[in-house]
Amino acid sequence: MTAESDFLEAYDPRAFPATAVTVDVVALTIRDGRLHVLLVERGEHPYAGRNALPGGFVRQETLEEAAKRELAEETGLRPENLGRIHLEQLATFGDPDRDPRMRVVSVAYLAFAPSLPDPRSGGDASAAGWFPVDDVPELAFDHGDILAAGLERARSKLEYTPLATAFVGAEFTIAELRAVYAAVWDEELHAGNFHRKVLSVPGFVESVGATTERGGERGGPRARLYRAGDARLLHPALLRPTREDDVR
Amino acid sequence: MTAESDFLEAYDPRAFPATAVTVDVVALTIRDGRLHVLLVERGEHPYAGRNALPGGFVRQETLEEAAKRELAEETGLRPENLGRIHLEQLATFGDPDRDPRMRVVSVAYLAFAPSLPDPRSGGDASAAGWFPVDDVPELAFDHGDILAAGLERARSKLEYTPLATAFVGAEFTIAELRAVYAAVWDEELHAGNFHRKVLSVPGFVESVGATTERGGERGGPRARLYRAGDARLLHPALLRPTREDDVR
DNA sequence: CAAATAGTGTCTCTAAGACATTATTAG
DNA sequence: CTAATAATGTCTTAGAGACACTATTTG
Repeated sequence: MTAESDFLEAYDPRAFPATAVTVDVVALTIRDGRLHVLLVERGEHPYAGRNALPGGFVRQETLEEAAKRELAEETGLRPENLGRIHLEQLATFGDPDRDPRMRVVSVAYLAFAPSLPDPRSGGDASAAGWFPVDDVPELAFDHGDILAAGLERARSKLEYTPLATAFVGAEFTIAELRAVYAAVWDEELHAGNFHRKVLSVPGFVESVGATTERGGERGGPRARLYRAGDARLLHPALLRPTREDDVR
Repeated sequence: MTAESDFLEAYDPRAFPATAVTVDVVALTIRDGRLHVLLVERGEHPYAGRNALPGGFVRQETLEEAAKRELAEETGLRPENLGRIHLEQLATFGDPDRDPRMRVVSVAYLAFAPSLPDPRSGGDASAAGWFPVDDVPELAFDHGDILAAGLERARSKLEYTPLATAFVGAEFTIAELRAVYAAVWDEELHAGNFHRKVLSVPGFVESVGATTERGGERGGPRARLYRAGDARLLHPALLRPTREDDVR
């Protein structure tokens, strides 16, 4: 069977049952040194009362525009203020029975955001909130699988891209960047080695030429400020400490 | 708008135009030392006569099953013989105007296969064939973008996974493995260093304990035979020679 | 003052890559 | 025999990580 004949069959609405296409967003941020994910509470069946990833039906728009729109609606941000948020396609989930009502194919997106206010304040997100990723309740549909895929992607992306900078403000200290890695990888990192390594990767960060106004809360010198550099990939990469078990 | 209300709107067939979901497969193999991709020729409009990636409508099956089915139909292989072929989801392409007839969201898959016979012999693939990836005609729809994404994924995956073994037979020599890397990366690799490196990565390959029957066609000793090891990730990775331009 | 932290220095070990060398085969 | 190639050895350099140390700041 060729792609062409398949398309022709698709023109007959009875040839195949209706398929819905949705986007779901795994939006990650860091609060109080812990990695959090944005969840909404479902009001209606199925899975009424369960938490779920924000998402919805795709309209006359690109898939990425749909993801941006859903993210803006749930965070209360205006779409034009999503500029500093990193958004990338994650994977597509389409098992025939993942939604009990009908065939729903969901294109999942992954977002990295700097610390954002609680979403309850604005918009129609009646019951949305940030949850620590290691303390997430059971999710609706296969959203647990989608979240797991998003977390693995995020952990991996910090290794070879400068996307850790998407979790902090426009100007940041090396220690703040280290806290991002520590939260996403759930690993403590050696401060001195991390510092030297970040500065040695071309284009990862560039100096602002200023320091923080004050030292640390419990003492210590003022830290130099940096902004994101122009590298899109890290060479050499910042590899996470390898657990040999992960390899096999 | 919540996911729930979106779903309810989806129940009204006039609320949104119909959306078709297809799979397209970027199937790669190596023939005569060059990387090839499987293409079919379209018989009907639009893009009649153009080459395209094999693909088709998703039925009552998982997305991966749909990709396997399409791949089996076009290669002439029985689905149960697809065992040694690596198949993974690549990305989803859903721009509203990517198909002029209707909204079509396509989930692309990436396949790595050992050298296969020409597909013309069996099945209904009237005009399917393997094309060198650096000499591909203009493709239908956005299949050129999909192919580019597949090639980039393939090049990257050879670095940190043992998937190069999916391109060769069950037993292979280090030189055959090196030819895979050379074809996919389009780079000549130093034979001696490559040899030592492959053997030094735990679980990449394991010795069969035998050698080839004959030496090379133009002389040289018999080569030891290996099979794929049990590693799922390569530590350390085999990084491709970095072009600094790729980084920015 | 003590405690904490930014940033740097030093050392060891692993790995990448350039290159040489030996052994084995085809023709 | 010569040419080709599998497999190994050697050397240099880059980078990861353990650890020590200095300087600066808070309270």
